Amino acid sequence: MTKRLTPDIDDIIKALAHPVRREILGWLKNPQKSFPTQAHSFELGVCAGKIYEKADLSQSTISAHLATLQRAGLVIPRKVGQWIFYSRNEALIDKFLDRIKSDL
Amino acid sequence: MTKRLTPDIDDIIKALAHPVRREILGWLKNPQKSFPTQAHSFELGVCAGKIYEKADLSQSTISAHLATLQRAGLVIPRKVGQWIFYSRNEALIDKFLDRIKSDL
DNA sequence: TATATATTTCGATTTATTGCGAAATATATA
DNA sequence: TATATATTTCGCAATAAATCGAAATATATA
Repeated sequence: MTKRLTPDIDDIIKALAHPVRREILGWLKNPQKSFPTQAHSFELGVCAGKIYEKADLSQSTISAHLATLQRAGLVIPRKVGQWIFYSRNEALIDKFLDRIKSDL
Repeated sequence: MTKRLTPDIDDIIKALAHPVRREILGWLKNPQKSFPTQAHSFELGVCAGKIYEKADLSQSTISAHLATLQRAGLVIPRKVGQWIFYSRNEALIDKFLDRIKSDL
């Protein structure tokens, strides 16, 4: 049985087809290293503000990229108070890697 | 040492970020099954004409998709007389899969 | 309640991608 | 050489994606 992907592979590949979005995913692999100035715990991920501080793009542009990653299922948002923390969806990423390896 | 990719991963992912191009790569996995009407041997691959016969898009559109796949290095064109045969570049595809698995 | 902080949404502009038909190129054959 | 076949390139229109600043929303705190 082939692993189902929800959302589908097309959304995922399209989301990955932009260097900034891949870079964000890379940062989220190692939050404490990539975001040494975040005051919050890294339990829930990294908050959007820290991500756009680090990226050389406007707040609204990064917000749109994060929304694309989220729609693809690649990141998981968790809202705590006024912050939204983002973390990688490792389960989906693993499924995607298995899937592309057998499909491509 | 990380495997180098020429051309780079950005070109490859962008090329994969279109369903028609992924479909073509899929067809090329199994040429004799996907293109039962090709008169030529499959040694060198599948000729462009057979590909756009199978796809529901114009000749020039498929030509552009094949050019994108070729720029990304995912397919190898071989010209024989008036035909151009396309086959998968398995070596690059394997390198790409290794690379995305360790990078993503 | 007013103000500050965090983030998204909106509206507009720019740039990139997709797609088509027609013309051009290259090769083969009558 | 003329004609047929295979494929690409060109020019253009349509759609999608990226980007920004400003406005809106949501939460927290004085």
